[in-house]
Amino acid sequence: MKSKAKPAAKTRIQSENQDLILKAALDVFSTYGYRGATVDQIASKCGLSKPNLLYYFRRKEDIYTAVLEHTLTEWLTPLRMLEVSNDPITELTHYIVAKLEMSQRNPAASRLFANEILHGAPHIKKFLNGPLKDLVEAKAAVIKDWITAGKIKPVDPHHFIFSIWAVTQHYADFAVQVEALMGPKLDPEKTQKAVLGILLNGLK
Amino acid sequence: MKSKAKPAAKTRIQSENQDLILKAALDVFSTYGYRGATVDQIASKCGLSKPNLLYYFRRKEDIYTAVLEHTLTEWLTPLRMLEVSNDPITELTHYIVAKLEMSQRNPAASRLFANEILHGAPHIKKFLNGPLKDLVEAKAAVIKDWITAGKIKPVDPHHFIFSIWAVTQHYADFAVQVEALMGPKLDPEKTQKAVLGILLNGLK
DNA sequence: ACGTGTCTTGACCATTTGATCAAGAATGAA
DNA sequence: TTCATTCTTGATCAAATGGTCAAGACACGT
Repeated sequence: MKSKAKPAAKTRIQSENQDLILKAALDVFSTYGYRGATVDQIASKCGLSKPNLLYYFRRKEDIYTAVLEHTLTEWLTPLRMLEVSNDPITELTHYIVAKLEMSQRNPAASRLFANEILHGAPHIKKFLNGPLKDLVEAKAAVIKDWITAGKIKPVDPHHFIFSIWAVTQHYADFAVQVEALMGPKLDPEKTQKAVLGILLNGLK
Repeated sequence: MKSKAKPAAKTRIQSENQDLILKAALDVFSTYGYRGATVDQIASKCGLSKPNLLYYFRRKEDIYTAVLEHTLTEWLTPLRMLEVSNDPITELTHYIVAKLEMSQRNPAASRLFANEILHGAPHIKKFLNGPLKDLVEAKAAVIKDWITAGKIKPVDPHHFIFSIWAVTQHYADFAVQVEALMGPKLDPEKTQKAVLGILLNGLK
């Protein structure tokens, strides 16, 4: 008998399959929502049988929270990179571009969060009130510093951050609508330039 | 036998109950999404039995599309009011304020649409490609006129409209997040002032 | 009060779906 | 190879849920 007590070390097969599952689950949950997604869908999407999937995650909700947490870190990365600097516009431009590119590269993640928050954020309330709030406060302080230093025109830092989120995520969350109204032509570079102008021109 | 052939005139009880149902359904669908909502929930929320509710709307989907269409008109009203005028900033201010107030007064409607579009807009594709597209084109033309007349600085009209939608609806769709980060204090007037500044200062 | 058509509901059905389990197959360290 | 552990799955269950139906309650014009 192995004396593996606590850590429950991962087998090769374990990590491979959990990875498969999380990828498929992100797809399915982001498309159909938590209630709309079925374990069968996820299972067949990653080529596992349903009981096998439930061998790795005992409950549907476990899969969901795993996907959610797995994506949270990545989600915050761009905001973390916002630092005090001599050129706020450059700094904010980087942030907005990063956010926008993330929305375009991984819209499923954006929709997963949108859906979660839209329905009251039952699984990530703690995240919102804890880590996210701390991070936002820190970054709001950075923006406030820029304002008091006279480097940008006055804005409410919190509402400005919300606006950046709203606009950038809009292109992932409402992609269907954007495509319906702009046609599939939608040039990412044009979008980027337009969004940067709209959000930043008021600060100059 | 009454010779009522086509119009299927509405009884008093009919219109009363349909109204009850639509109100309750908006609440339930916007909170839990289409798949997450149950007919039982809607029925008990408006004090009707499930079979009775299904007497007025034979399928769950019928209730959903009814609520959706019932809200579409109201949803477009603010955008329709955007007219050419000598003072674009005033005009846009009115629009943004109207949008923002609608988000605050009827967040359920906003969330209903957000959820529908988030999941691919299966029920309102025609609306997006038809009436909405026409309206957006018309209003984009208005904004373009302002620009060529030199009354506001250049912006991509479509992306600007998207940004207005994104930011204003954010306060309804992501209310949980906003509250978590700002506390329940959130002053609507401050929000309004901040949003107006962020969206319009760049045009002046 | 009468009677027709409208409204309401308890009981019931079929399907979907999350979850379980026992038994068998594959894996990998010795 | 051996064999304990890990992995896989067909069969199955219980609960939730959309929807039906026949029978009865009610509304309302006459």
